[in-house]
Formats: sequence, C-alpha cells, structure tokens
Amino acid sequence: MQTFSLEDIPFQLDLTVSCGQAFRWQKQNGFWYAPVGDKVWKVRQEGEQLQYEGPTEEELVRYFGLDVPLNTILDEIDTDPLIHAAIDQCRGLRIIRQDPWECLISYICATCANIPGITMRIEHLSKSYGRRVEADAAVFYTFPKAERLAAEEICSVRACKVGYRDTYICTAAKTAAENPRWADEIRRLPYLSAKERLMTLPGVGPKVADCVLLFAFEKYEAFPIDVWIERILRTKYLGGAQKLSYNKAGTFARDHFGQYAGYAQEYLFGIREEIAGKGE
DNA sequence: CCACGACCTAA
DNA sequence: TAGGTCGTG
Repeated sequence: MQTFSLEDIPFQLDLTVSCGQAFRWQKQNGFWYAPVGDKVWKVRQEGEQLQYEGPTEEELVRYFGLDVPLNTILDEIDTDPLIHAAIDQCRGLRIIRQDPWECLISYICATCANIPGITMRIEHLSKSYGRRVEADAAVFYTFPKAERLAAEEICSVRACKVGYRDTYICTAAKTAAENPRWADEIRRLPYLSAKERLMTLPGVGPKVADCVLLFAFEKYEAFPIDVWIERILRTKYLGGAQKLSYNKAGTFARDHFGQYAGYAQEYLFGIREEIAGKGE
C-alpha cells in the first residue's frame, strides 16, 4: 500500500468516483476498487492522504487530475450564486482523465439509461470480452480492447444487453481498431473540430461527444447537456422559458462560465437533486 | 432549425 | 420511464 499526500490539493475521492462520470468504481471494505487499464486499482482517502495500490504515483495523479489547478478553475467559473453554492458543496470534485476508447463506448451505452443501466452494460461487455483480474479475493474484468470487440459479431455484442446500441459499438470498434491513432488525432484538434470528428461515428451525437471530450480528452469547454442540466439551465439561468437548442444552451454556458464550463457542468450536476423541480 | 416516433432493455 | 441518436417530415 502506497500513500500520496494531498497537502493543499483539494480532492474528494468519494464524490469524484461516484458522481456519474465514470462507471466502474465500487466500494468494498472501505476501499474503492476499479479495473483501470489492465490493472485493478484500490484507493482510499483518509483526510489529506490517499492510500492506493495498483497505479504508480504518476498514473494516480494523472487519472484523478491532481495536477490540475482546481481552485483557480473554480474561481474562474464562480460567476453566480447557484454555481457558488455548488462549489461550496462539492469542492474537491475533479474530472477524471478516462481512457478515450472505454469512455466512448461507455457514453454510447448511456443513451436512454440511468447510471445503474450504463454500469450494467459496461460490466457485461467487460465480463464477456475483457480479462479477468482478481484483487483482494474479488473478481474484476478489464474493459476489452477495440481490436477484441472489432472481431465480434453484432449478435454476440447484443447478448451484453446493449440493445439497439449494438451496431454503434461494433462500428466504433472497427473504426478504432483500423486506426489506432484515432484518439491522438482527436486530442490534437480544437474542441469544435474534435466534436465534429467524434460525431461522424454512428450513435455519437452532441451530448455523447461532449461527454467523451470532457472526460477523456481534457476539452474543458465541452458542456454536456442532459435532461438534468437542461432543466437547471432553463429554470435557473434562462427564465424558465421553452427549451433551448443544444448548441444555443452550450454557447450560453461557455459565455457564462468561461473556458472551464465543463467543470461548471460537473458541479451543477453534483447538486442536481437539491435543485431539481424547484422553480419549475 | 424544430417536431416526432422508433429503438433494446431493465428496473 | 430512462443521463440520446437517427431518420423522416
């Protein structure tokens, strides 16, 4: 077991792994476990100390974005009373740097589903095509590589309870397997071009693309708008009128919150239950 | 650009 | 009914 001292680095592990951005973390005996890459990670936070097993320190810092100047970012997005309250309540919530391929498939699986439903599909895919890894007498399955999924028939993938997303997953797998540099190419592009490129994949619309750009490509201008965020934007920021188009709402958010609008989205999402319905 | 229904499945 | 996308008007 290794330790990492946070000192003055604001971080809330529990909130970060359970807020709905990543889907594989589970808590057992006081530790959080998840298959990350080809290993199982085990992490616990005790005050200003992180205890961990699995990653190197460098991998740990990178994955949880501990090198990102969070307080500076939060100051920058702190532009109104509601986001201010969200920051007060969730300070330490960080955007995880996920693997692009796993993130892409995860959010393709996220359409018309809640968090348990998404998690279930990813677990099915991993159990069917990933590698079995044991840790502390528990069994985990790594997320399958694109090459592995590209070799599968659509009907086989559908057995993972992914429903109509089967063809989307298979097409994405073939695309990624044919061009292993796809993620690097997207990473180099500015936000809008990267989004256009992602949206050429079937099953990837503006919302899924924004999620992947924010959670895997460090494009912090990305502001994913789901039904929760749309409701908050409409009732709390735009006078409760009719629905805005996705692009207009996103443009408003970037104007209002600035270049780190994606962080604002996460913090607003973090307090969605408290303000849902109120003011509708 | 906006409205609409279909799409799989599980809770 | 659900954290959308796609095809059609």
